[in-house]
Amino acid sequence: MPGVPRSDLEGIVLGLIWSAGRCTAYAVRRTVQRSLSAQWSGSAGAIYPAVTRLEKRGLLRAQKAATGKRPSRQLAVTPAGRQALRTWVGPSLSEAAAEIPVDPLRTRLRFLGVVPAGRRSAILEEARAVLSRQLEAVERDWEARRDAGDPFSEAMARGVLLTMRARLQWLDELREAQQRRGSR
Amino acid sequence: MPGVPRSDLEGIVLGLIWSAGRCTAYAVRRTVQRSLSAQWSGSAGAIYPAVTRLEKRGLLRAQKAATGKRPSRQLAVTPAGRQALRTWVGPSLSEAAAEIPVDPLRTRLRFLGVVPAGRRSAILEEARAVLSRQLEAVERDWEARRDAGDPFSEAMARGVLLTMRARLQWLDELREAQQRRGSR
DNA sequence: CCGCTCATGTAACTGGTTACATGATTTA
DNA sequence: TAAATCATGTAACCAGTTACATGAGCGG
Repeated sequence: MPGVPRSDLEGIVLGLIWSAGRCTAYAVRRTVQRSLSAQWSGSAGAIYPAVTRLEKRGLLRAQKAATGKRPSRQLAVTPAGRQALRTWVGPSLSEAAAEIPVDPLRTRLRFLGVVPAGRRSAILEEARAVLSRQLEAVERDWEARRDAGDPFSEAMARGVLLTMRARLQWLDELREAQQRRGSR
Repeated sequence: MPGVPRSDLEGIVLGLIWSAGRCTAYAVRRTVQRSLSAQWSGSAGAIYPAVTRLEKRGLLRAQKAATGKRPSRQLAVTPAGRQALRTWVGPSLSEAAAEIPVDPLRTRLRFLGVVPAGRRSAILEEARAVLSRQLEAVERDWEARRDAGDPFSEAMARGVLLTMRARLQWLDELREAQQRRGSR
C-alpha cells in the first residue's frame, strides 16, 4: 500500500531523478544506458513505463517546462517519492546485503566440466584476459567518480572495483588449479 | 538457429540435468530452490516451462520410468543438448567475464544520500552484521562442497565466498568513511 | 538538405513471478 | 489417518526485452 519502488529499476529511476534534482526521462535513460553495469538496457520500453507508474503512484511529478518552442517534461521527486526512496535504500538494505549476487560467469563455470578437459585452460585464460581488460575500465571509472565529488557515486564505483578484483583473483585460482590438474 | 539455452535459467536446468546424468524436473527444482543464491525462486512456473522448451528444441529427452504405480518423467540431456551446454559455458564465458555483475546492495547504497546523515552509520552497521552472518553460511557451504568432490561445484562456492568477502571489505571501508565524516 | 542527437512514446513478445490445483507416496 | 513431501503442472500477472514510429532542433 505505501508507495515503494516495486523493482530495482524503479528505485534507480527514482534515485537518479532525486539526485539530479530534476531532469527528463530521456536523461535518466541515457544515464542507465551509459552505466558500465549491463544489467538494464535502459531501453525506452523500460524507462518510460517505469516513469508513468511512478507518476501514477505519486512518487514523481512532471512539470512542463518548454525550452523555446520545444516541450519537455521535467520530472521531480515528490515528498512521498523521497520517503519511498528512503525506505527502499534503508530497511531493504540488510536484505540486499544477505543476498548472494548473481554472476553469469560463476553460473557458467559451474558447468565447465561439460567442456573437454583439454580446452578448459584456454577458456579460463581468455576469460581472465577479458576480465582484466574490463578491470582497467572500472578502475578509470572509479578514479573519475572520486574526482567528481559525489561520495556515494564513488562508493558504488569502488564496490564494483572490489567485486571485479575478487572475480579476477578467483579466475586466477581456477586457472592454477586447472593447470595443476592438467600436468598430473 | 543452433540449439542454445535462451536464458541463464535454461542453461542451469540443462547443466543440472547433465551433471546428474538423469533426474526429474522436480529434482532440478529442489536444487535450484535450495541453492544459497536467491536469483531464481525455483518455482514450478519457471522450471516446468523451461523443461518443456528444452524438450521441444531437442536438448532434453524424457523417458517414462514408472517406479511402482507412479509415473515419473526421467529427463536426460541429448547429444545436441550437451553441445548446446558446451557453447553456453564456453564461448559465452568471456562475455560473461566482462559483465559487471548486478548487486542489489550496491544499487541501493548508490542512493544512501537520501537517508538522513545521522542514520547512515546505523544502516551500514546493520548491513555489515547481516552480511557477515551470511558469510559464515557461505563458508560452510564451500567447505561442504570441497569435501564432496565435484571440483566445479567447489569452484563456484569458492567464487561466492570471494565475492562475499569483497562485499564485506567494501562495507567496512564505507563504514569507516562514514564515521570519519560524522566525527568531523 | 542530410543525418545526428534530443525526446517521447507504443506494440509484440518473453521469461520470469506468485498462487492455485491435483494426486500419489511416505512418515509421524 | 493426518500431515508432509514427491511430482507435475496451469493461470494470471508483470516488468523487462527488441523493434518500430514520430517529430523537433541542430551542425555540417
